[in-house]
This record gives sequence, C-alpha cells and structure tokens, in this order.
Amino acid sequence: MASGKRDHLIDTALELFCQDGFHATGVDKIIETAGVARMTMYNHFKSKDELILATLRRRDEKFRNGFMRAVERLGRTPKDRLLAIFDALEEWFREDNFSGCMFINASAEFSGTDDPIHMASAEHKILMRQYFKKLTTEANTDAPDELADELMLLAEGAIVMAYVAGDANAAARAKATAGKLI
Amino acid sequence: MASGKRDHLIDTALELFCQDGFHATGVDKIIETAGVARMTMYNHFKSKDELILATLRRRDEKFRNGFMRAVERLGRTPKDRLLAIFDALEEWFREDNFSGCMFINASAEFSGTDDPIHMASAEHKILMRQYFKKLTTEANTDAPDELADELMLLAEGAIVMAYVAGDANAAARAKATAGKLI
DNA sequence: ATAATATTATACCGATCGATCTATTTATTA
DNA sequence: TAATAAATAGATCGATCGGTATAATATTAT
Repeated sequence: MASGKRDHLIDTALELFCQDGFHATGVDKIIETAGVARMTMYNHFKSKDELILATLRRRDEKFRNGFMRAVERLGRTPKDRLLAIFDALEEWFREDNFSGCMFINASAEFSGTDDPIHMASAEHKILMRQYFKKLTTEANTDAPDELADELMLLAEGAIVMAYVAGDANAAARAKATAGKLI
Repeated sequence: MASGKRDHLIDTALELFCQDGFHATGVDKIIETAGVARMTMYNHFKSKDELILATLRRRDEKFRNGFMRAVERLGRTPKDRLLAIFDALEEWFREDNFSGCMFINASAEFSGTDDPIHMASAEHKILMRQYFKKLTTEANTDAPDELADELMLLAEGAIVMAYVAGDANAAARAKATAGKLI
C-alpha cells in the first residue's frame, strides 16, 4: 500500500482547494486534515504546486468520468444525450458542496498562460470539448464541430452564471437554448 | 486633493489583483507599487478586503461603461448592437493584458456565497444581464428577457473559453451562435 | 499664522507561508 | 530475522502575511 498516503493526500487537498481556493489553503492545513506528517507530503510531491497539479489531474479524471456516466444515464439515445449534458450540469450545480469549476478557479489564481496549472486547466476544457464533439458526432448532427463549440459555450456560461451569480436555473435555460440550436 | 491617494491606491490594486490574483497580491506590494505609505492605505481602507471591494466597485463601473460605449460604437442600430456585444468581447479578449473576468476570478478566490466579495461579483453579472436586456428590448425582439439570458450565457461562455482554454476565436463563435438565436 | 488634517517612514506584532533537516519509529520486504 | 523503505514528530528556516503604534513631516483650510 505504498500509494495509500499519496492518494489520501490528493483527495484531501482536492476537497480543501475546492472549498477555499489554492492560495488560501496552506500546506499545514492539508497535512493536518489528511492526518499525515509534513515530510510524507514532501516525499510524494516536490512542492505545493506539484500537489496542485496532481489534484487537477485527479479532478479531471473523476469529473469527466462522472459527467460522461451522468450524460449516458440521463439520455438514452445519442440525440437525447446532447440535451442531457445540461441535466448533468443541473445535478452538479445542485450538489450542496458545489463550488464552481475547479479549473476555472485554478486559472483565476494562476493567470499565466504558460503556467503549468493554467495549462492543465486549459487541457481539461479541451477534453470536455472533445467529449461534446463525440456526442454531436454520434447524434449524427450536421456540423458536429460547430455544434460542439456551441454546446461548450452554453455549458461554460451556465457554470459561471450558476456559481458567480448564484443562478439556479442557469442549466435549464442553457438546455432550452441548446434545444434551439440542435 | 484628499482622495487622490485613495484613487491611486484603488487603481494600483486593481492592476495587481487582475495580474496576480487577490490572495497572491500582498498589501506590501500594493503600497510599494503605489508609492504610498502603509498607514495611508489603512487610513482609507479598514482592511485588505475593503480595498478589494473598492477595486471591484471601480472595475464594475469602468468595465460596464467601457463595454457599453464599445457596443454603441460597434453597432449602429439597436439590432446591430446585439451582435456588437461579441465584437466588444473580441476587442477585450485581444487586449495584451487580458486576464479574464475579474469578477469570475474574485468568485473563485472567495467562494462563500455570503462573502461580500462574492456578492459584489454576483451583482456585476446581474448588472451586465440588465444591460443585455435593455439591448434586446430596444431591438424590439420578441422575448427580450429570454434572449438576454441566452446572450449572457454565450458571453460568459466565451469569456471562459478565451481565458481558460486560450481560445482566441471564442468571441467570433459566440457571435455566430447569437446570430442564430436572434 | 495657526490649527486641523493627511501623509510619511519605521519599527513592530503574532501568525502563517512553503520548504528543509534530523532523528526516531513503523512497515514492508528480502 | 535482517535489511530496506515509509512514515513519523518536531525543530527550524527565511520570508511574507495582514494589521497596528508612534512620531515626525507636509498639506490644507480657517
């Protein structure tokens, strides 16, 4: 069980980073919450930034997998799944610990385009767009590329409105708008 | 000129907060960059959070004014101005110091819905939406409320894609999508 | 000119930041 | 059981954090 501590550290940091942000979450709090010695953390991660990158990788993996499963659950046919995107968003927004998109938040704190953390966030968005394109392609839409871009804009817009403006109906409105475009 | 120092402090902090974020920007750096004594800052602002709130108020004022003037410049008729929204976004995205939406970034660092800073960010988005509704109403569109919401989703989505994913064409694609909805 | 106000520089506070070192103990594996 | 690796607690580091106290200096208005 060599990686048990490492996994636990990532999960703990993931939760704290989502709750309070990256700069606002100190290493002390992470290791104390994880119940792990300080050097254990620095054995697994060269620096706090490396730990942040590890949490982003895990979040991307967990989030995208969960999102894809939600879309498949909420939409039976390939065409239904295009709109199910926004039902999945709705479920996400209504989670009691919803704290926006971790990657948008990470980009906000690490603004440099060349910053590895910012780049990891960009990569996540690109992967989400790829998934959207897969959905539009499987649904046999004309111009699947264009539609994927449009769905992406609506989805990201809904995330911002839900989180920043506290708009609980953002997902539903984005869904209605997507319906017009499909 | 009692408020000269205060204004200068706000402008300086505004720039630094946009560049590096809120938690990452220390009070020391702000006063040093502004060329102002430490106590001068604490005479005008009770705390760093108060200074942050002041910068957000100024940013909201400056940004919305600038945005409205850009829309009027880029679109002659009320109907043109609906699409000019996205030309204004395009200009913004192409600024060399573009660092995303300050209010989205602020929400990322101050996640509590009841946090004054988060609430100020929410207010900005609400005011932007109100402006969009004014535009859709003046353009005599049917369902101006609904269209304003849709334009808002597209605009926010474009901001995220431009900043996080570095998508330079996000504004243009949002514009094309808006064209279908109008 | 005088009184009130604003701004200055500097020292200081306790707390926390990220990170390193050491020495000891606990697990794992050979 | 012996050798190896992982994890522990705790001290320590220099730097920075947000915020305060003080006393001298400018500025402003009466």
